[in-house]
Amino acid sequence: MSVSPRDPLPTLRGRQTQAAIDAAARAVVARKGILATTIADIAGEAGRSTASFYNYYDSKEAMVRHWAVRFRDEARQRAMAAAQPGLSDWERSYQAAAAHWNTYRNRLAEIISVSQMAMVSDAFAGYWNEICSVPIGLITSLVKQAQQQGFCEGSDPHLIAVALVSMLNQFCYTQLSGQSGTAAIDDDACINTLAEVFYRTIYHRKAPHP
Amino acid sequence: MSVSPRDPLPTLRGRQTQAAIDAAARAVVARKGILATTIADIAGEAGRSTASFYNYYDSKEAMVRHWAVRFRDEARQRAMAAAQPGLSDWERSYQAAAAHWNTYRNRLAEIISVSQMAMVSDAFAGYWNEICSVPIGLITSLVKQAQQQGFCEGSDPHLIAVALVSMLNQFCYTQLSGQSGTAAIDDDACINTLAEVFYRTIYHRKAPHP
Amino acid sequence: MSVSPRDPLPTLRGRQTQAAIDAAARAVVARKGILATTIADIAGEAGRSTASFYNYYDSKEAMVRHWAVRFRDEARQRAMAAAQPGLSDWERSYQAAAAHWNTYRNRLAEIISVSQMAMVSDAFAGYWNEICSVPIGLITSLVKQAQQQGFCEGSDPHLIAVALVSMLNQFCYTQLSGQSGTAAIDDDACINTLAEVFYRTIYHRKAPHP
Amino acid sequence: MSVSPRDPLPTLRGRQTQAAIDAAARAVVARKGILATTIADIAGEAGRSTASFYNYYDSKEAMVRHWAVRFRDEARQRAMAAAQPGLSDWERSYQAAAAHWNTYRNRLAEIISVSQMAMVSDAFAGYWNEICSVPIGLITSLVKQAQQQGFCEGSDPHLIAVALVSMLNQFCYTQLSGQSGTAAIDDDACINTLAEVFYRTIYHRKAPHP
DNA sequence: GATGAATGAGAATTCATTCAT
DNA sequence: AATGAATGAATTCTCATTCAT
Repeated sequence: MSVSPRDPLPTLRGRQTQAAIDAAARAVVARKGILATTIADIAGEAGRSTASFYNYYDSKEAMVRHWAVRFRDEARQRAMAAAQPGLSDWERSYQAAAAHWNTYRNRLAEIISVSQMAMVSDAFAGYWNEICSVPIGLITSLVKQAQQQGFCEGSDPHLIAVALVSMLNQFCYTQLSGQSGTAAIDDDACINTLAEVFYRTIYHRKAPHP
Repeated sequence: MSVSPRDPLPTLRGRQTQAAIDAAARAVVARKGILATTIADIAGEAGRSTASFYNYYDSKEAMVRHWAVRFRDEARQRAMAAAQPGLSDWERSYQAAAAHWNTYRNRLAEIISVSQMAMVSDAFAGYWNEICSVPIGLITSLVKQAQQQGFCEGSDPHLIAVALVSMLNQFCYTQLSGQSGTAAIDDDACINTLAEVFYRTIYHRKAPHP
Repeated sequence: MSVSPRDPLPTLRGRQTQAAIDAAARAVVARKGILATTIADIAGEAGRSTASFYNYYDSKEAMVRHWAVRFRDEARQRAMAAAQPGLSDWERSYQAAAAHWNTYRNRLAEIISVSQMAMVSDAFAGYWNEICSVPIGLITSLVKQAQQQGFCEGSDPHLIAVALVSMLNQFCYTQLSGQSGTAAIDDDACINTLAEVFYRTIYHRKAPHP
Repeated sequence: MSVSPRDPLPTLRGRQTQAAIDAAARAVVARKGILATTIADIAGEAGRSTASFYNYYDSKEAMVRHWAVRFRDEARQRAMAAAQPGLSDWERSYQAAAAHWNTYRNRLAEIISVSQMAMVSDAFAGYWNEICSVPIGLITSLVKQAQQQGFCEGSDPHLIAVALVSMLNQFCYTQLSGQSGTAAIDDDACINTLAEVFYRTIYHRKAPHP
C-alpha cells in the first residue's frame, strides 16, 4: 500500500492544489469532525471543485487512512527517540506532557479523524489502537521503572498508563479544538497542569490510603 | 418544554415500543456513535418500522436533545447530593471515581451522543458544556479546599479539574464502549486506578518539583 | 352510488362526530386548499383521532366526491327553480349575482375542493365541468334572450357566459377565502359590483365599437 | 438575492439542462398544478435524474419563488409601458384583454404556481397580491378616468377592477389550461369576449338601473 | 364507535463519485 | 490538471390507511 495519496505529483500546480486541499481538510475537520465533513466542505474551503479532490485522494476515507498511517509512523519514530537520559522525574513528566500537547497542536485533524473513524470502521479502530499504544507503552514502562524505585506502589501500570493517556488525549482535544469557550489558550499553563497530574500520579511515594 | 418525548404514553403497547426504541437507540449509538447511526438502524434494532420511530420522537436530534436535557438535570441533582461529610480524602476520591464510572456505565449512549453532537451543533455544545461543568465545578472547589490544607500547592484549580474530568470521561468511554479490545472489564480495578490519579493529584504534599 | 358517506348513521354520537368532522374539514380546506390538507389536519381540527375519520369516509377523495355530488345536485335543483318571471333586467342580474355569492358563502370548501381536485383527477374535472355548466347554461340562454331583444349584439353567448361565470367564481373565491387581506367584507357592495358587470355586459345596447 | 437560479451558467450543457428542466417544470405544472407536481415528475419529464434538479434549484419552492419574482417584475415593467395614448375606449379595452391573454399564454405555469402556493404560504400570498395589484391598480385608475367622463356612474372603482381582473385571470386559466374540454381555442374570440365585458362594464353610460 | 399505534409507499434532499471536456 | 455537470444510493420524514383493543 502506498503511503502518499498519489505518489509522485509531478507538477508545481499539482503540489499546490494538493497542499490547499490538505490544509482545507484539516481546517474543516478540526471544526466539525470527520463524520460531518463532506467532500464539498473540503473543496469549498480549498477554493477547488469537488472533482479536484479526487485527483489527490480516492475518497475521504482514503485521505484519513493516509493521515492515520503517517501519524502512526511519526508517533513510533518519536517514541524511539523519546528515552532521554539524565532527566529528573519532573523534567521527564514535563517533556511527556509537552510532547503530547504539541503533537495535538500540529495534528489535531488527524487525531480527531482517526479517533472518530474508529467508531465506524474496524480498520480505523486498529490504527487508533496502534497510535494510542505508543504512549501507553511508554508510560507503562515508565511506571514500572518508577515502581522499582519505590514509587506508585500497588498500582496497575497499564491501567495507570491508559488513564494518563486518556487525560492527555481528551484534555488536549478539549482545549485545542474550539470546544471549550476559551478564546485564548495558555499553552504553558496547560502543559504544566498535565505534567503535574502525570508527575504526581507516577512519582507518588507513601502508601496511598493508610 | 415537555421533558418526555410524548409525556406519559397512554397505553401499555406504546410504552413498550417506546422502551424498545430507546433501548435500541442506546445500543446502536454506543456501538457506532450518533453521527453514523441512522433512524433505520434504530428501528431495525428495535424490530419496528422507521415510521414508528416518528411516533415517539420528532427526529434523531430531538431524541438526543431529550437525552441531553434529562442527563444534564440528573447530573445536577447528583451534584447537589454529592457533598458527603466525614469521608477521608481517599474515600472522597474513590467516591468521585466510582460515581463517574457508574454514570458512564448507565448513560454511555447519552454521553457519546451529546459529546458528538456538540461538534456539529452549537445547541448541543451548550448542553455538553453544562454537563461537564458540573463535575468540573465540584472538583475545582475540592482542589481549593485541599489547597487550604496545604495540598496541591501552586496548581491552577480549574485546569486541574478540567484535566481530571478529561481523564474520567475519556477513560470511562474507552473502557466501556467496545473501543479497547478488552472483552472483560474489571470495574474495581478501573475505578481504583481513576481514584489513584484523582487522589494523588489533589492530595499531593510537598513542592511539586524541587 | 350512495350519496351519503356511510348511509344510515344510527347513533347520536355518530351523527355528532360526523358533523364535527365535516365542519372541521370545511374549515381547514377553506384555509389551505384540499391538496395541502391532511387527514390529520381535519381530525385535529375536529378534536378527533385520524382513525375516526375513516368511520365516516373511505378517504379524503371520497369525502370530496360526496361533496361534489351533493353540490352538483343542489346546483341543478336551484337552476330548475331559477327562472323567476316578472323581474326587471337589473333585478335578474342582481339575483344571479346574489345567488352565486351566497352559494360561495355557504359552500366555499366544496367549491375549492372540487376545483382543485379537477387539476389532479379526471373524475373531478368531470364534476367541476358539470357544476360550472349549470350557471353557464343559464347565462347562455339569458344572453340569447337578450339578443332577441336587441341587446348584446355580435357577442358569442357561450363565451360571454364563460367569462361571467369565471368572474363570479374567482371574485367570490378571492373575497371569501382569506386571500385578499380585507378583514371586513361588504357583502352588498360585492354583490352589487358583480351585478353591475353582469347587467352591463348582457343588457348592452348599441354597437360596441362603431 | 440573485434573480436567476445560478446566474449565468458557465457551460452550454448546463444551460441546456437548465432550460430542459424549466420547460419540463412548466409543462408538468400547467398540467397538474404545482402542489401535485413532484421533483420526480419534473426530472422525469426533462429526462434527467431528480438529483440533477438540485443542480439548478434548491427546491421546488425556490423554483417557484424565482418564477414569482421574475414574473412580478415583468408585470410591473409592462405596466409602466402600458399607458398608450390616443387609443379609443374600445381599443384600450381590447389591448388590456389581449395583454392579459397573451401573458397567460406565455406564463401559465408561473401563474398557476404562484396562485396555488399562495394558499399554502404567506410569502407566496404576498407575491400573488403584488402580481394582481398591478392590473387592479391600472384598471382602477381607468375606471376613475372613465367616471370623470360620465361613464360607470355609481360604481366602486376598486371593486370593479377586482371583478374584472378576477374574470381575466379565471377565464384565461380555464381556457388555456386543458381544463375546459375544448381542444381548439379561438384566441381572437376569447380576447374579443373579454374585451367586450371590459368595455361595457367601464364605458357604460346612463344610470345603471332606472 | 373511538383511538393509539404501526406501517408501506412515497417525497424531498444530500452526497460521494464518475465523466466529458 | 481542473471542473461543471450528472446521478445512484442512501437518508430523513410524511401521510394515508389499517388494525387491535
